[in-house]
Amino acid sequence: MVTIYDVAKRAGVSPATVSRVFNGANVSPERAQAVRQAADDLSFVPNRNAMRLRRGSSQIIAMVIPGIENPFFTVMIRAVEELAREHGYSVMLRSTNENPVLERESLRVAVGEPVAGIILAPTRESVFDPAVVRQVPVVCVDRRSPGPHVDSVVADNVGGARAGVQMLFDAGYRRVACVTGPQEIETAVDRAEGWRRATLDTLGHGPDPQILVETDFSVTAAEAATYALLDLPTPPDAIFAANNRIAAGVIRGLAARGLLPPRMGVVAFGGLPLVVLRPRGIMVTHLPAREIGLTATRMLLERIGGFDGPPRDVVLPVVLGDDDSGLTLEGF
Amino acid sequence: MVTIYDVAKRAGVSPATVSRVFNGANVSPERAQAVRQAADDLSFVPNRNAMRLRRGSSQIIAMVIPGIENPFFTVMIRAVEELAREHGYSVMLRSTNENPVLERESLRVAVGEPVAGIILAPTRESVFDPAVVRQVPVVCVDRRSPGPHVDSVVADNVGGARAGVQMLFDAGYRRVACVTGPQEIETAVDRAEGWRRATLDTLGHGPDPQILVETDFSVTAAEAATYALLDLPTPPDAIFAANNRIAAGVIRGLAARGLLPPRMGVVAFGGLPLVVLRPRGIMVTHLPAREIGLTATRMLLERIGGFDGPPRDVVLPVVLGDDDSGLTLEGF
DNA sequence: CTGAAAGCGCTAACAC
DNA sequence: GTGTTAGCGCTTTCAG
Repeated sequence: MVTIYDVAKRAGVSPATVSRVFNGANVSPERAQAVRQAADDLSFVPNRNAMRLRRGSSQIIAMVIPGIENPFFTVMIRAVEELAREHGYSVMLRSTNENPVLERESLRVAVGEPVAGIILAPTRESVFDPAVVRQVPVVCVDRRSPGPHVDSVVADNVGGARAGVQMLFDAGYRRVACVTGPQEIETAVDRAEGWRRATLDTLGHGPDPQILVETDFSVTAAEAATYALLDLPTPPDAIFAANNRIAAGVIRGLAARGLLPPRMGVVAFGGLPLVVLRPRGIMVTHLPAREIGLTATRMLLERIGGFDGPPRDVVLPVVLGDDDSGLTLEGF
Repeated sequence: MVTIYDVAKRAGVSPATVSRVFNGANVSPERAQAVRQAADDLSFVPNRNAMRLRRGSSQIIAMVIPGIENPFFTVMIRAVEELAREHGYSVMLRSTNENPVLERESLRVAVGEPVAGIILAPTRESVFDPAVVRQVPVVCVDRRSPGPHVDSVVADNVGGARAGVQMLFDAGYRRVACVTGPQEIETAVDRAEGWRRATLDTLGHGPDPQILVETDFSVTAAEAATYALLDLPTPPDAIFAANNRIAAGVIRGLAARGLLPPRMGVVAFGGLPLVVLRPRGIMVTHLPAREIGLTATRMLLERIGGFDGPPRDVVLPVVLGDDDSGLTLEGF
């Protein structure tokens, strides 16, 4: 490993001078040149661990999220990465797989890094230990913190779902089913709540409990749920799919039965995953993934910068549409 | 920041003992307990920078790849992450966007980290500077290194493409077009070469140059290319799509013209991206993304472990199929 | 403008 | 088993 001492020796200067050259401090041109030359000759690259240890700050933001497979997070990661980079920060990713144990471990690792801040999509039971909250600023995304009260940035799940379901009613459908996720996940509950309200608004009474199905947010479970709904004595005439995986499953199920829109209405909450052949007529509400990432990063940078106000809850609007507008193709 | 000194003081032991407790060395049970208690009280988390600086090793593997949006890389990342974790390594991701400048920067950052090793999907012009190769083991994935000769793990692009195109001929199609990527990208060229060979094998003469189209590996360009092919005086009766994005574009184009399989044959090289409604009859060759990741990680770990043999080139077979077999739904 | 020197928090000899 | 001590490579006072 080449160190500043090696470079200093070769350039005939002191280590401090080498450090200064690499940190933009004032050094006479000739010496600076000599240092650069020596550094190149030796292929010197500054050791960031030593730098960070000495400086006590890491310029790293940890992102702890369920997984990178979900395009929603993929887009969010990109946004965070770009904005963070502009401010001189790198992003370190850790997947939790929705597993609180992995989450806990990842948070500890992040604190020990030590990272400058953490962006976290908390799992349902996430009780992040004091070591985390006490030492590093945290901003929650997508879901609010079930534990300590910290900054959070979430989509307007209730409002977005309500508006999405309303689109179906407005299009003339009368019996709108809801396929959502597990009850322990905030977003799943909120979206179902939006569905309930839209139904109440339009029909004057709450929805038939039979046409609410909770799944595990997986494609296959949603497909099965769709068949179950269609096999009901009084099947629905439209389905509200509470996230992108569910939408995929629902559409598969409907396609298998030859009941694609407009025969059945479909609203996909959060946009469809990359779709090669999207059947026409599927309505979509777009989750502001990028905005969530940008906002969270901004808030985190404020905290890192010393802002010390009370926790803030930001709720970002969901955009309605009947078309992907290339959104899900983003970056692909 | 809580340090081992704070913990040591509170537990009434020396810093070394604290360190030992956290590193599994032999410490008497009572003392160990006292240390743990003190650490908990203070929310102590070991500072990894100090640890790494002292130990001189980072237990981090850098993955420098075009982007995480492509499911091919997503799957690969997962594989690398899992195997690396088993061996006590973390993975640090950097996207290059196929941009050599970003790549160069990412590699320098990685070297300066310093990471234990690098897994790199090199961009076409990647000339990684001496600072990298000289100091850290590198394994290239997906594409061979255009610069220094290092270990590489790639898919059998020529062979896979050839076999894929052969499936089309075997199914009775006679005029198989090829939509591939830019000429500067090794995989694009190799896959076109496979197409050429299969054509030669079957027809006894090389393919009509008119039905070879180079795109920029984007969905929209591929869709446009498809229209252009269909508008030819003698349009093709089948299309070989050289990667997943291209396949998406081709299928979109064919769907718009009502020419989906079996009216037109289609082979998608590398599997389709998550498809909600995949038209039946599309043939697929599966890129061994997971295998590439695992193999590369294994090879890298060997190098990290001190293996010093000459660079190895591993070529992994491509699997044929007419069905996604859930592969593209992996983890989603 | 430049050099000497003191650590950042941790681990690993080395003594006891 | 345990404490003492000397750095890992870097930045940053503090003198000069």
